[in-house]
Amino acid sequence: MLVLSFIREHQDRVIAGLKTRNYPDEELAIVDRIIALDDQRKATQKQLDDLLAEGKQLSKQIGALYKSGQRAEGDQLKAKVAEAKAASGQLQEQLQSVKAELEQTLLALPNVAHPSVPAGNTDEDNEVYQDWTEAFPELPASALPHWELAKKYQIFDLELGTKLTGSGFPLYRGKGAKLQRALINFFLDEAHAAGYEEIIPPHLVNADSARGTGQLPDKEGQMYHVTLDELYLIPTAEVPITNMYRGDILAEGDFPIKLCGYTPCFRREAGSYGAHVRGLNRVHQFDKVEIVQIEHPDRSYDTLQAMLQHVEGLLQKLELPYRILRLCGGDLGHTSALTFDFEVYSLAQKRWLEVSSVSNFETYQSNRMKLRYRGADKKTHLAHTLNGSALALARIMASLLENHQTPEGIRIPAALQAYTRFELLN
RNA sequence: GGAGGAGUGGCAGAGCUGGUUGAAUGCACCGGUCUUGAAAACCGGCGUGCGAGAAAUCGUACCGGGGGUUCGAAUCCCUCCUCCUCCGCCA
Repeated sequence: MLVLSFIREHQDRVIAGLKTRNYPDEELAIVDRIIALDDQRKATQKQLDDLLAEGKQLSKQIGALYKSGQRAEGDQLKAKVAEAKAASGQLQEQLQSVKAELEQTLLALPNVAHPSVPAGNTDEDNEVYQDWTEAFPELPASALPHWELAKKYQIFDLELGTKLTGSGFPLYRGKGAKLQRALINFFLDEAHAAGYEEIIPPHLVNADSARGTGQLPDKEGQMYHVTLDELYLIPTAEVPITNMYRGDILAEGDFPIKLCGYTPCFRREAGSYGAHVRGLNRVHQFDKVEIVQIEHPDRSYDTLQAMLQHVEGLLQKLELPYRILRLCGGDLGHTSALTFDFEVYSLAQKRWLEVSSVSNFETYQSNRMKLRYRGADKKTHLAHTLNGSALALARIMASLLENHQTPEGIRIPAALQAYTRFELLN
């Protein structure tokens, strides 16, 4: 959610940001509508406050009159208060409905795209920011996609997952389960070495948390919803971890707050079927280590760079060829100002797989969750929030299997061997 | 799951037989006096949001959340949430 005063002062930037996101001209009026609603809100608030002040004064007078035994005079004043009360009740309703509409409109307004965000509509328009292809493997013509390798080496079983739960819930077994666990520990240790505190958060969150990071209302249908208890299964550790600071006022010295956490992630992924989602390419439950930072606004873009480097280091140690994309306006998430996606090339599938998304949300999330800090000026300001996958397991597993396959089995990269305790998965 | 108790400012803790209490007091914190410096002592300040104002400041809302009673509620009523104690169940 954008800050109202920012929208008022920088309408041009807000509109430019919408254009980067390919908003049609007729929808740009949303900015004017928001300002009009806010004007209305302010005027109503003023009227209401004045009326309440009047009623409050009268009530005090009545109290004083009663105390001094002038009951009759006090009772006379009651009629006047009743009038003011009726009027204020109406205003209160007005105010509430204006606020509700304003809130709803404001939620519909996406974050202002960073100036570096390229124009474009689809993922085809994303800009290749950087790539690392040293690790491109030479694969024999007989190279198999990961779902075939999984069968060959008993790494994971999708049919069993379907039997137990439904499609898209993989079951890992044997060395596959060990590899999964090794990757999680490797990622956590790397994050720890980079100064991130490890968190094990709850895997279900309440609606306030889901709203804080922007899953509600924007992505309501994408989360699993436990209606009996009004809870949501987390789609990413970003949700509980960032919300740890919801409503807090930090000191400037608290920055940077660096947190990481492993959790399973649950996503309904409604409506996505077909060849491109085979195997582990898109599943309803996958494991991920997430890194989250809460930063001073002056430093958040440096921090974003540092997070990119961290993720790069992981992929290099796993010896996987990757590229970094700067998402274009059309592909940029609603809440993000700037996002870099990491994709790993899978030779066996002959396609890039998204394995990480690193974003700066600036104040968009912190405004929703009222995450502030006290500046040198003693006033409160919104902090910046950032997060990134470091890394998402299912697709890393897929590309690891495919890119490191040999006739003898799957070669485990050196950095990972200390965790798997085996060099070859066969 | 059952019975009882409780949720007040950064913390501790009054108020809870309704009336100028945004809220005593202590601690913490910030500024000042004193001091070579520090401590102590003393003086002053010290919540958040919204609105009005150039500003000083003023208005308004907030004492777990929501609703109600009343001219007026931190104080009374309803409801939900959370915590504590006891009982039950249990990895």
